[in-house]
Amino acid sequence: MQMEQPYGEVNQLGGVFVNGRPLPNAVRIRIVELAQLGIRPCDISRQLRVSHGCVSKILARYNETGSILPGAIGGSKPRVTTPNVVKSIRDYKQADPGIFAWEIRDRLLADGVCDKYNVPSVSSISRILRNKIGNLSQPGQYEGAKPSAPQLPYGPVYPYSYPNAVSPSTAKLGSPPGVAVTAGHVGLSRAWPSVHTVSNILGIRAFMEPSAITGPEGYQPKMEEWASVNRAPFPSSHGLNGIDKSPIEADIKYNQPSPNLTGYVPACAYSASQYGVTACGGASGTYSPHWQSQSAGALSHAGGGAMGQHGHNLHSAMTFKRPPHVGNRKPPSPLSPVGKQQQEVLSGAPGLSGAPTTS
DNA sequence: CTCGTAACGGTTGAT
DNA sequence: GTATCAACCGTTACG
Repeated sequence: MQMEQPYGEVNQLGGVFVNGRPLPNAVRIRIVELAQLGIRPCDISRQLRVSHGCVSKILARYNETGSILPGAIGGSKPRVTTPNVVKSIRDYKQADPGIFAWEIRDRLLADGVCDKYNVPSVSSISRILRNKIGNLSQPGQYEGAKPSAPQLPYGPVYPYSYPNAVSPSTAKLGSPPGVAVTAGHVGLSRAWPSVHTVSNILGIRAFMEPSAITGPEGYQPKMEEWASVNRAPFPSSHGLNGIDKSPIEADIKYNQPSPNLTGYVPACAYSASQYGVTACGGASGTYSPHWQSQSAGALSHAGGGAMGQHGHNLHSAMTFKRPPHVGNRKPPSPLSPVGKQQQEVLSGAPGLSGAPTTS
């Protein structure tokens, strides 16, 4: 726990990662972006130095849910036996003391108290009957138990209300973009410049974060939270994919045109820088103490600061972590049309490509 | 060579 | 305040 989660480890591809923790949001976004550009997962894996297993997983999830964000880590399950559910069970039991647990279960579904995703198991209902409703006469004192998530439909609907989320969140995560991207419509945008394209977001991020980031106290909302937050919208309300993606896709597409690509390059650059930093960091020591914030930091230099002073620093970082050894990273697929294209894309990112090729 | 997936060791957060 | 537990993480290795 004291895990300052310092440096993280290096995977077989030379990428830096923190075991047990999600990849930086920026990287996740990049994975999706690159995939959208038609770059193959294996190439994305190599370029970003993220295991193909991870790329596969992230893309699969994205295709499935439209979200690029990691799932909520830790904590207990939403807990289906909410006060409301317990109350209903009690009512059913009262109305019909001889009712079976499975019947209660059916009724919960029929009455819309629960849906198939959060309906308690028969055994749970039995337990509730036993433990909490042993004596019907006793009104449940159980009401107010769970303030949050009273009976969330799918779990995703977390009532989270970030108080001052805005600055902190943005600052801390450095990854909110993902949120914005995927769940722009949610409400999160509260502080967010609204949906905006990925690139924009990234760009924005670059600008915003620095300040925000620097400021934040230390605690971070954590990506997972965000995830949950933005996740909410997907499943239920709007069409997942359609809507979710649209923001992103649209953006990407928008960028797709070569020219645009360059435009969105900054994002790449920064993310790259982030990586570079982490990677190179080893040497420099800059590392990424907390990749999240760090990344933000990096990014801040890159984007926000226009890298002024840090420029050089960045450059060094930019080396894109091309490992010393690795002679020539497979000149990007010799031919695969895609390869070429992708290469451009990648290389498009200033900084990024530069280094690699050299080495 | 690619890519999906299980195993693995890890972190997190609610209970 | 500490332990458990169950969720997720990314990497690795296998197929």
